[in-house]
Amino acid sequence: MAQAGYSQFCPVAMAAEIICTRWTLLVLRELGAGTTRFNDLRRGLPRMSPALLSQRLKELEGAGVIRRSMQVGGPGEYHLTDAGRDLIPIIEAVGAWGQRWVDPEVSLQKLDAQLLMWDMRRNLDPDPMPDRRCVIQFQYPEQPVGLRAWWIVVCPRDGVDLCSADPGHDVDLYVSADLRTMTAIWMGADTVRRAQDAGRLRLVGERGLIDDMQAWLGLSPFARPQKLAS
Amino acid sequence: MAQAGYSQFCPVAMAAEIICTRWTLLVLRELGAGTTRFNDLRRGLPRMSPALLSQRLKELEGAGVIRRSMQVGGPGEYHLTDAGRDLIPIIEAVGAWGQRWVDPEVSLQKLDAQLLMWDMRRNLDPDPMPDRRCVIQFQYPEQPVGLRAWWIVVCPRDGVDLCSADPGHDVDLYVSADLRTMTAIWMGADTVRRAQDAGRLRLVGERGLIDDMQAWLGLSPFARPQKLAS
DNA sequence: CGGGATCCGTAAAGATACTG
DNA sequence: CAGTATCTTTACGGATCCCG
Repeated sequence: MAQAGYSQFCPVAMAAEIICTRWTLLVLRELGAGTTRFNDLRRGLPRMSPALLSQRLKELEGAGVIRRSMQVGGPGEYHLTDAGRDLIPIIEAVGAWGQRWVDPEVSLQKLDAQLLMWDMRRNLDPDPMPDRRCVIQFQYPEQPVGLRAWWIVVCPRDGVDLCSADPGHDVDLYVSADLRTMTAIWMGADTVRRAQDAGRLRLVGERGLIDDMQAWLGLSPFARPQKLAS
Repeated sequence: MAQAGYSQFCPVAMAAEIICTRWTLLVLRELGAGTTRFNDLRRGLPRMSPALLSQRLKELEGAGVIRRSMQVGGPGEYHLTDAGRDLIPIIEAVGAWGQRWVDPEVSLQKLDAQLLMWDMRRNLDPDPMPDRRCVIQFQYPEQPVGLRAWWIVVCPRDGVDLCSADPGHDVDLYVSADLRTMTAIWMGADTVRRAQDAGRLRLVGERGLIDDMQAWLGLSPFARPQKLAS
C-alpha cells in the first residue's frame, strides 16, 4: 500500500499487483458478467465508493485489462480486453473455491436485498415464462421500507426490468420470503420446492409461474460450475 | 478497509475477502512451494513486515486455509489444509496470466538479488550435476557489496545451500552477469546459451557444469505451465 | 440522470526497533 | 528463531458536490 507493489519479479506478484487490490476482483466479476456502464457497475458494487471505482477502472485500463470506449455523444463503456477475458476463468475458479470452502452460514450473514435483486434480474431466464409481459413482485417483510418490495417486469422484447417502486402493472405472481431464504435459494443452498414446503417461501399467483419458478429464476452463476455471461 | 469485507454474499466476494488482501497470495505461493517456517517465509517475502506476515498467517488459519503445528520442543510450522491446497491451481493460473500478459520489461524492473538467489536455491535440480559436492559462485558486479556475491553449495546428501558469505570451499564454477540478465534467464525470457553468446553471461569453471547449467538451474516454476513443489 | 471529483476521518500497511 | 511494539505513511469509506 505504502509502496506501489511487491517489488518481486515473480509473475504471481506482478499479477497480484493488478488484480488483488481491494474491490478489483469484484469489478472484474461485474465486467465479466457483461456490465459495461459506470452506474451499472455501481449497482453491483453498492459499498464501493464511486471515487475508488473510478480509480480502479483507470488502473485496470492502464494495465491493459479493460478498454474504455468513449462515444462522442453517448455514455462511456468499459469492456474487457483479451487480457481481461483471460481472467474470467480465474474469477470463476475463485468463486468455485468460495462456494466450496466458505461456510454458507458466513456468507448468508451478508444479506443485501438490492444486490440480490440486481443479480437475479441479470440472470433471470425468460424462456420458461409465458410469452407475454409478466410482473412478479418480491416481498421481504422483515426488511426496512425502501428494500421491502421489488417488481420484476419481464417483457418478451424489452427484456427484464427491476423496479423498487410499483410500476403500476397487474402482478402475476407474489413472492414472499425473508431475505435469507431468498438468498439461500439463489445460492443453491435451498430450493424453491423445499422452502415452499417448509413455509419459508410463499408464492401466490399464476400456477404456471409458480411451477416453473426454479427454472426461470435460475441460480447465481457461482452456485454451480457454469460460465459467466458472454 | 474501513469495514471488514465487501458485504456481499457472492462466493467471489467471500473468497476475495480471504485471499485478495495485500501479500496474501504471495504468502500462499510460498506455502504452496513447500516453505513452512516463519523466517523462511520472510526470506521469500523480503518487503513484507513481520507484523503483517504474522497477522496474515493468523487470518489464514482462522479461514481454515492453513494449519499451524506447534511441536513442543520444536519450531512452529505452517501447512496448507485441504482448502489451502485447493488454492494452488488458482495461484498457478494467476502466475500463468502474469507470465502471459505482464510486459517482461515491467517485471524486469523489479530486480532483487536475494529473492532471485533464494528462489533459484529452492528449484535447483542436483540431478544433472556431478555426484559430489559442487560449489557455484554467482557474481553481480553492479550490485552493492552485500548483494554482489553468492555461493550455492550442492551436496549429494545435504541438499542445496545458499550463502551470501564465502563458505570457504573451492569454487567449481563462477557465474557472472548483471542481475537483470540472470533474472531474465530464470524467468525464461532469456537462455544460458543466448546470454553467454551475447556476452551478458560469463561462465568460468568446470566444463561439465557449464554445459549442463540450463538443466540444473531450471526455471522459475511460473516460467512455464508446471506444478508448484509437492 | 450518468459519470465522476473533492474532502476528511478512519483503518490498514510500511519501517524499524525490540523481546522471549 | 519467531514473532511484538511502535510510529509514520498511505489507502479506503462515506458524504457531498459538480458538470454536461
